[in-house]
Amino acid sequence: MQLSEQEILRRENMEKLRELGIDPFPPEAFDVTAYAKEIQEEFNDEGDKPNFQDVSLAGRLMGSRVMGKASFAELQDSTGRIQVYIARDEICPGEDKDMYNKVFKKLLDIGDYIGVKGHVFRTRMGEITVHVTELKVLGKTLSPLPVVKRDEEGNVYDAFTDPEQRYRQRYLDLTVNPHVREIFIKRSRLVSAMRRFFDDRGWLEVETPILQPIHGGAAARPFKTHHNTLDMPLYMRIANELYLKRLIVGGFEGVYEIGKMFRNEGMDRTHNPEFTSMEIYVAYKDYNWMMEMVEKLLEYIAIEVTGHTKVEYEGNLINYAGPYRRLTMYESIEEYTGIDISGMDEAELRATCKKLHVEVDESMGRGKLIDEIFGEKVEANLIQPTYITDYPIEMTPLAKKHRSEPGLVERFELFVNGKEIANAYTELNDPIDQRGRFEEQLKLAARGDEEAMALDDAFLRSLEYGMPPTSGLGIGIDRLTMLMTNQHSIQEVLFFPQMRPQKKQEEAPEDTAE
RNA sequence: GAACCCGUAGCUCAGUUGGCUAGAGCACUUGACUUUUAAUCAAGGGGUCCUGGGUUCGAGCCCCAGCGGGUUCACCA
Repeated sequence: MQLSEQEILRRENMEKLRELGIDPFPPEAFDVTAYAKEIQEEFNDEGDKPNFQDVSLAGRLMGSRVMGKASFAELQDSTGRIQVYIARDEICPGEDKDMYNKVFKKLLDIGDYIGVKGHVFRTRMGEITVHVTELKVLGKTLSPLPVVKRDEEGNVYDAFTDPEQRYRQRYLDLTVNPHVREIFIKRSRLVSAMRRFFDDRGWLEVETPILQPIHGGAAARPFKTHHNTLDMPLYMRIANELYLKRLIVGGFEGVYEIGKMFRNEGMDRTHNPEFTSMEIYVAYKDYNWMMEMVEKLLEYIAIEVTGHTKVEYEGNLINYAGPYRRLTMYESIEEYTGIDISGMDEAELRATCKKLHVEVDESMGRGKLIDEIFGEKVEANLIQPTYITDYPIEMTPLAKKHRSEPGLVERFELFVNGKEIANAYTELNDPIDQRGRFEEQLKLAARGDEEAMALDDAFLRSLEYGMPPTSGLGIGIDRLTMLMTNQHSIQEVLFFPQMRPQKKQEEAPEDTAE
């Protein structure tokens, strides 16, 4: 590998540290007693007894301003940055001035881990600063970090913004871009808030198979793999619904799973091949109950993550406090197109699609046609949280028939900012009806619908042993995180979004010297 | 999968109709400076202009192909 000038220099600095008897990668622990953010927020220099008079901090050296025998430097720990003041005669009280003249001034580079001990004070310029009396090298960096500078007005210079580099070397992104770090902290808070909400209600977090013999529970193209010992194909799960329902059959009253799903489809601003979903099933409930539960859940999450029930997204202030507006699928289409499609058969729907300039093809059944109209004409208008309820039966083979409306099922989807973020049913627990629905899906598949669902005999068998009336819900965690953090790309809420493999370094052709 | 845009120093970017030895700031090196803060001042090093072809007296710039990235669309959550 060809080393850059700066990489060579850093390796030389590492060796020079060793020559001075300093281990550039010391094994022993360093005792941390204070953090940058804590000091910035809590330091009080008024009165006779300022606090933080004996502190020990560790982190990366992120910049230094050397002024001869005294210097200021930036220390960045897991909580933020703080200035440190290093005077030669303070860290080198004796005759030996190597620690300042050589180690600090020459051999330390931006990014190196150091530990400092000292006391906190405020400089003439008013900056809260750690006055260092002891300096210790905790770890050398051999590659130069991107250097991002900010001035007093907060203007950023030389920002590290190239998406490819940021995603491929996320550790650098996290090191130099504090706002990126914030997004992932919020993501973690979101997931833990959700977990807490469910746990507090006594529902059980479970894990179900990722490798499945039949990819059921949703309509999507799967990743296929192979198990050697069993010599059989296995699929990475596209959904976990059919397994979670088996646990409800087994007697758990509420089960939920937060985990990765895998879909072998396109990648773009809102799709990654693997993504995180939360699915929950609660016995003896229906979709009306579930709508109220989701309102409480999202309001709770919004407060836990952002501190408010109203959260800005793409210039819209989204209000997560319930109750949310509810529209049936038919009502929503009538509202945004002026056309009542509730009584239409397939041929009339097809004509309506044409009139509305909605593109359709021959494989589409009645449900799919309605879904196309909805997707084209309604979806983008649903900015504030809105429930769309009561979907055509053809689109939803796992939901129970509507209690009063023939041809519909008890299903809702929640839309925020024109995007679906949750999907829920009163679950179908009649095994005979369920088998019939699967058979309808097989017919759609035969007609050319690639998204039609596969029939799962093991799941049907479990229903025959009796599943209590149940409501189920799925929420896309990545998309919810995007909403709660005002991010517009799924890649910004995934630590390591899927990328093309990096171009390999080509082998140098074997030149024959002349 | 399709269209459009982009690729110049470690980072962020200039680079004129195609014309001298390819530039700036930061980073880096050397020196000065004991309360600075995008520290400052002085001097200096650093480039396969993504790769491979082509046009031309001459290509960072024009043409073709490839690689990588971004954006939009389609599919999906």
